[in-house]
Amino acid sequence: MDKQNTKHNTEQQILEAARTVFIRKGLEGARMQEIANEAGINKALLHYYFRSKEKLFNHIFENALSSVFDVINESILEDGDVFVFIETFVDNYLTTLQSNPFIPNFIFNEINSHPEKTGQFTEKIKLNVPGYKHMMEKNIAQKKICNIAPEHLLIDMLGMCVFPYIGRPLLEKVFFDEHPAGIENFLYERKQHIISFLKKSLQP
Amino acid sequence: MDKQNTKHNTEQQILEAARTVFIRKGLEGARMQEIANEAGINKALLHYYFRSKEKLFNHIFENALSSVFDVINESILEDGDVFVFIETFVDNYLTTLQSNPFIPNFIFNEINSHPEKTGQFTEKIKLNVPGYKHMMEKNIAQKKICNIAPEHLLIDMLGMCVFPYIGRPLLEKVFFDEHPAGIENFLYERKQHIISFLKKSLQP
DNA sequence: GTCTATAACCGGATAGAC
DNA sequence: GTCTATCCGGTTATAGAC
Repeated sequence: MDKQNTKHNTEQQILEAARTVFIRKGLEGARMQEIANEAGINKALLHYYFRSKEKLFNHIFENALSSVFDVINESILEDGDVFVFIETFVDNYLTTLQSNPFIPNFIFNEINSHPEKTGQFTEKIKLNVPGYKHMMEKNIAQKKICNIAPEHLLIDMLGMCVFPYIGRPLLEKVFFDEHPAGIENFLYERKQHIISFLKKSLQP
Repeated sequence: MDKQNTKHNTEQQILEAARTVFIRKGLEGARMQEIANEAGINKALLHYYFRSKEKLFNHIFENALSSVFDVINESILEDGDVFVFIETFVDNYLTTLQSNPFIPNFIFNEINSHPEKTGQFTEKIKLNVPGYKHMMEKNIAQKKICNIAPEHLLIDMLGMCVFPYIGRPLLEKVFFDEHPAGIENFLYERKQHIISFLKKSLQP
């Protein structure tokens, strides 16, 4: 039991360390040494727990991928109001992004620079499309919102949420170079902005 | 003159090859060998023309960075109509993205995974902020559009344009898995969608 | 399970012939 | 200018002691 606890702890420490390093540097940019340092252990132990760099990476990546879809899926209510969906999603997702600002870039970079590996992760790419479309169709039929392709709305929403985080260094330089604190306020405002922006453009 | 032509040609070939490889794989993911193959030459020649991998990379990166801001800046008309700005920008930028779909991810990944190098490129990060803000303020004062922070609108617009490209593999898998051709149509529709979506949300 | 030491490999960079 | 051959450093991965 001592052994199991130790094992469990070390494994967990490795995963956390790997997470921070991989998410920040990507598969190619990350160094096993850096992960070992971050976890307070040595390189050899990384290989003892996870055979290779790539295997370790896959754990982190799969997990990051699932978590995104979880946030979306949890916000979908098949028979619910679109506005409730938008509010809960934007609220939850932007909160997640505040504490994990680099995950989107991590995911996008990996899927774009190693497209051949996408097939390996298909089972983690699970959006409740029927539920989402059903909700949209119902709201449109009820004239709660205007007629819009569900795909477009989701992409709009995701794009508006994610962009300030993946483009943050540019955003800072362009708009907040002499008020470095300004960006915090901008990001804070964003939640309300996105919600009211979407509401307005969805008017019937 | 023969020599100069040759030189110019080879240099150009290298830059083109480097562009395709770096944009797709990033600084760390790219291999000098792959660039050489792509250019139809050998590794040594790459170093002859550009001392190092990093120097070669910087050429490509600076160029990609400038080109984005050029498209935005060229669309800004200090005394013009916001809707004209939106239409010309979205039209031009989405057209650019069609032929260069990986540039956004390339830029975002680099600025996020090598933040320390951002200072090196500050002079390429040049948005005509005064002109843009002036245009916005004027349009708001004239009640052409509702009161909105200029920063938010720009981010909204960029996010909506860029997201389908950086997230394309996921988008394909989620929505167009059994209609692979569907995504082309979706991307085509997007131009009009974004424009009308923005117009509606900007109503006074 | 955890460590140190080292093997094996890969990739950027250089030397030197042509 | 362009090539082939090679060096050299860094990084993943393994061997083997504890």
